[in-house]
Amino acid sequence: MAQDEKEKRPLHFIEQKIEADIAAGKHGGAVLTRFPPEPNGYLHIGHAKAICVSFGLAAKYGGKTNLRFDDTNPEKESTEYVDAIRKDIAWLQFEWNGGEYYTSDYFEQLYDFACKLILRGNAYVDDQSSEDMAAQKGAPGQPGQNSPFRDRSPEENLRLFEEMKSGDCEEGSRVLRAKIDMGHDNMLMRDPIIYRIKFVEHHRTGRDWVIYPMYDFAHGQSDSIEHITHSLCSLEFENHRPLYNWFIQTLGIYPTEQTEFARLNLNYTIMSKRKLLRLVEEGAVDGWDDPRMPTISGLRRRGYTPESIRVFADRVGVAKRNNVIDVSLLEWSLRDDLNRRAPRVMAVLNPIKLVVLNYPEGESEWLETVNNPEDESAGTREVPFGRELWMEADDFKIEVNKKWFRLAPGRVVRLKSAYIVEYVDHLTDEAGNVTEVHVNYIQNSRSGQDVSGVKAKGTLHWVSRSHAIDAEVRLYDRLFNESDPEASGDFMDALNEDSLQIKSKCKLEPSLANAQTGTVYQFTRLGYFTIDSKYSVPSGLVFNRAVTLKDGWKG
RNA sequence: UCCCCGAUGGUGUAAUGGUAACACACCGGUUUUUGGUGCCGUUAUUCCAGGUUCGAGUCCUGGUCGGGGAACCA
Repeated sequence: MAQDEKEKRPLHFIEQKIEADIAAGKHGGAVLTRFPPEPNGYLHIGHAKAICVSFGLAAKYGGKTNLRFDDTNPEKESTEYVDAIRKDIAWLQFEWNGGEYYTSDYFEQLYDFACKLILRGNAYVDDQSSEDMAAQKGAPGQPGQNSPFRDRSPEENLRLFEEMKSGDCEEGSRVLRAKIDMGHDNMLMRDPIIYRIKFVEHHRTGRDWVIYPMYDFAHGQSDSIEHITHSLCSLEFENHRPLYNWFIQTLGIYPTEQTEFARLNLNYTIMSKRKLLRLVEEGAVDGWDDPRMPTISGLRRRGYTPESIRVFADRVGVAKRNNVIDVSLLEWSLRDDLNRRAPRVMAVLNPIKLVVLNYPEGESEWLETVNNPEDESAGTREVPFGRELWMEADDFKIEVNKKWFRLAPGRVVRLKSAYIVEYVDHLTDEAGNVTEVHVNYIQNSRSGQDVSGVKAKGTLHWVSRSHAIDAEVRLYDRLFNESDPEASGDFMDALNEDSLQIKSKCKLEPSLANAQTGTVYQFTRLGYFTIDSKYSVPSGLVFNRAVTLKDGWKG
C-alpha cells in the first residue's frame, strides 16, 4: 500500500533529471550521491532534509551514497563534530554505503590539481593584501581589474606556490588564484582564491599542511575524484556552479554535475549552525542537544523518532522555491507516527488529591487496561486503583459552563479504565486553591463491565496515590516567540522566556518505573513523553514532553 | 547598476498544452472510556500585461515582486 502510494506520486525535478540521465545511459546508469557536511557544528532538521534527499534518491535508484566531511578550514572543525554527525546520520537510519571520506584525504591530489592549473597558465600566485584584492574585485555591474601579479610565468608561480606549501611564506602574504576573468558577470569567476596559507593544526592532517584549499577548489574536485554522479546541494550554491564546472572542465576530470534545491526553513526557529552555536555559547539552551533545539540530537532527546523526521522530509517536498514550513507539519509527523506506536500510560503532572469516599479504606485492586487502542497487538497491562488517587488539577473547576466535560460540583465523570465517579465535595486552602476533591464511585460501572447505565461525558486520567512514583517532567514550548525570529533584528531578542517548564512532583503509574530510554510513551490525554537521556537516573526519573496531543477543546 | 534563481489556497507540494489537486493548518459535524485517533464536510489558489493556440498554471515577450550573488567561510 505504501509502495503503491510511492509509485503513483509524481516525480520532483531531481528525480526527473536522474531518470533522464539513467535513460540516456549517463555514467553507465550509475547513481552515486554524497552528503558533504563541514564538521563545524551539529546537524539540524534542515540537514535532515538534505540527508533524506541525497541518501533517499540514491537508494531509490539502486545507487549508493558517500559521506564526505568537507574539512578544508581547520580553524572551525573538530572530531567532536565528526562523531556527532556520524551518530546523527546513523540514527536517521541511513547508511553511507559508498564509503566515508574526508576532503583532507585529497589534499595531495588537490595540490597536484593546483600545480597543473599553474603549469597551464590557469592559476597564479598573488602577493597582494586581501584589501587590495577586494578593491580590484569590482562590484556587480562593474568589472574588476587585473592583479599586477596576474602575468607571472608558470615557472615563477610554481616556485612561489611551493614556497607557500613549504611554510616559507607568512600567513596572509600570498594566495593562489585561478586565472579566469576579472570582468565576469559572476563575481565568483573573478579570479577566485583557491589556496590560502594557514598555520593551523588540522584535526586529521595535523601539521602536514600550511596551505589549505578553498571550498570552490575542493568541493567539485572531491565529487569528481569520488565519481559522484549527482552532486546535490542548496540554492545558495547556484552561483558557484559555473566555477564548479570550470575547474572540472579545465582539469579534464570526471564530469560530476551539481544540482541545487531549496533548503528547509521552519517557522519559529532558526536554521544556521552559526546562530545555533550562539544559543549554545550564550547559554540560552542546554547544549546542542537541548530538546528545544532544531538539531537532530535535540529532536532525538526531545522524543522525535527517526521515522517521523523522514516522513516529514518527504512531506516538505523538493523544489527550487524558497520556503518556510509550518512547524505544525513536523509535529503532525511525530504524532502520526507515535499515535500508532506509543504505549499509553497514565501520569498526573499537576496533582491534587482525589478521594473515593465510598471505596473501602486500605484496599486496592488492579484493573486491566489496553496499552494502545490503535494497536491490539500491544496487549494490556494492569494499573492499581484505590481509595486515594491523584488527579490533574486542571480537571476540576468549581464554576463551569455546559461545555465542561470534566469534574465539577454536581458532575459525573469516568476514571479511565476504572469507575464512574460522582462529585461529593472538595477542600480548598487559604488562597482558595482546590487541594482535594471527594467523590463516590458507582460500583457496577467498572470499565468493561459497566451495567450502571450512568453516562459520563468526560474521562479523566488518574494515578493511585499509594502506588505512584514521582518524576520530574519537562514541558517545552517553541524557543522563539516570533514566526521569523530574525525579522525584527537580533534573534536573541525573540527568545521565548517560557520555553522550558519544569514540573518536579509529577505522579506516574508504577509501570513507568521500568521506562526505557528511547521509548516514547503517550501520557494519556497529555502528549508524548520520553526519558531524558541526559538527566534521568533510576532514582530520579526525568521525562521530556516531545509534543502535546492535539487539543480540540476550545474551553 | 549587473548576473543567477524563483513566483499556484494561510503554509508547502502536484497538475509535464486539455475539468487546478493532495497534505498540513483553520472551521464545522460525527464516532469515541484519551476534548487524542478515525470518518465526513466547509472555506480558500495560478503575480501583472500582452502574444502563440481550438485550448495556457504550463510555451513566448515585457514588467512587477521575492531570494541569492563581493569572506584568505562552507
